[in-house]
Amino acid sequence: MNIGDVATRSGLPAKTIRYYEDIGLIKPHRSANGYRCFQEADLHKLAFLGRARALGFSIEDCRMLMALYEDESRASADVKQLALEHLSKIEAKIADLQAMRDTLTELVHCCAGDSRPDCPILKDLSGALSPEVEAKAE
Amino acid sequence: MNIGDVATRSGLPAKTIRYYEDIGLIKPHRSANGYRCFQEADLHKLAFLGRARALGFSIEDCRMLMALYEDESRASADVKQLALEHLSKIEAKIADLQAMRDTLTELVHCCAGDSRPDCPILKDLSGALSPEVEAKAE
DNA sequence: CTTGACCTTCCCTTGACTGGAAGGTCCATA
DNA sequence: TATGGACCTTCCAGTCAAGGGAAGGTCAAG
Repeated sequence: MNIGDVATRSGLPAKTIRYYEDIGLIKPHRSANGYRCFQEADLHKLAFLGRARALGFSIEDCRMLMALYEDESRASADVKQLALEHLSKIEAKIADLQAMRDTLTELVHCCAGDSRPDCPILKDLSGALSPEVEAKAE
Repeated sequence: MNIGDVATRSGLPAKTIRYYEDIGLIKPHRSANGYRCFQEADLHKLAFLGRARALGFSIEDCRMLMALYEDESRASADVKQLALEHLSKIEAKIADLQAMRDTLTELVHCCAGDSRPDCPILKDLSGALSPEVEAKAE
């Protein structure tokens, strides 16, 4: 298979596949004309990577997950630990975003959104303590 | 004030403050020795930027928010629209992260995490349909 | 007079790609 | 056989919002 075929079948852009080769995640063979030449196993790896990335794992996590996947004497505990660490990062991000969302929602709620310049959003950003937002924060 | 003082007082690293000057968000004066020389107004701007960034606004959003803040004939509707667009991006991110979290939580739950190689997390990444995760997805 | 804390600019690195230029290859059609 | 278009290749630059560190200038205390 050429890169276009694996791109279609894996759902990953050709650019991304080349990048993954660049950083050593996959090692496709080359045809006589210099084109990359992918086996089914390469496609399988790419699909694996695509799913891991879609779950938010970093490239380095993916590298370790692939290594574990290919290590038949692995301990599932190692995989689970990777996943748990990743999970806690995700939960921290969610909490951060939710805090932003809550503050923003409240500020937006307080803003008239009309043609007048007076704006509690800007007032808050400029350092003024907004009574409504403060109250909600308690 | 020198950059160290505003860094301390604004809570932003000196590197970040120089960067903000670089991209035109602030324009501190210079002393005879070439040192940046910050007024209270610069400090106020930096604090504004710090708070806007903490709410997740992009640098370009911050630039617009600052412009609106300094425009006494602004319409609060413009500020509100910026905030609402940002809010919807945040909500989309939260939803993405929650979906990842839910899948990961389920996978982690299914994994024994012991010394054996068998692992539902890797099984899922490799493309197998996991009955438990599939069931939860319904 | 020296030490150490501060300041300056400059360039490189991050993560995970994406875009684009310049050029080679392959295949079908005229 | 020519040619056009769809592929493929490598390489370089850019994204976002800084952070790291080198090389060198400045300032104040002891």
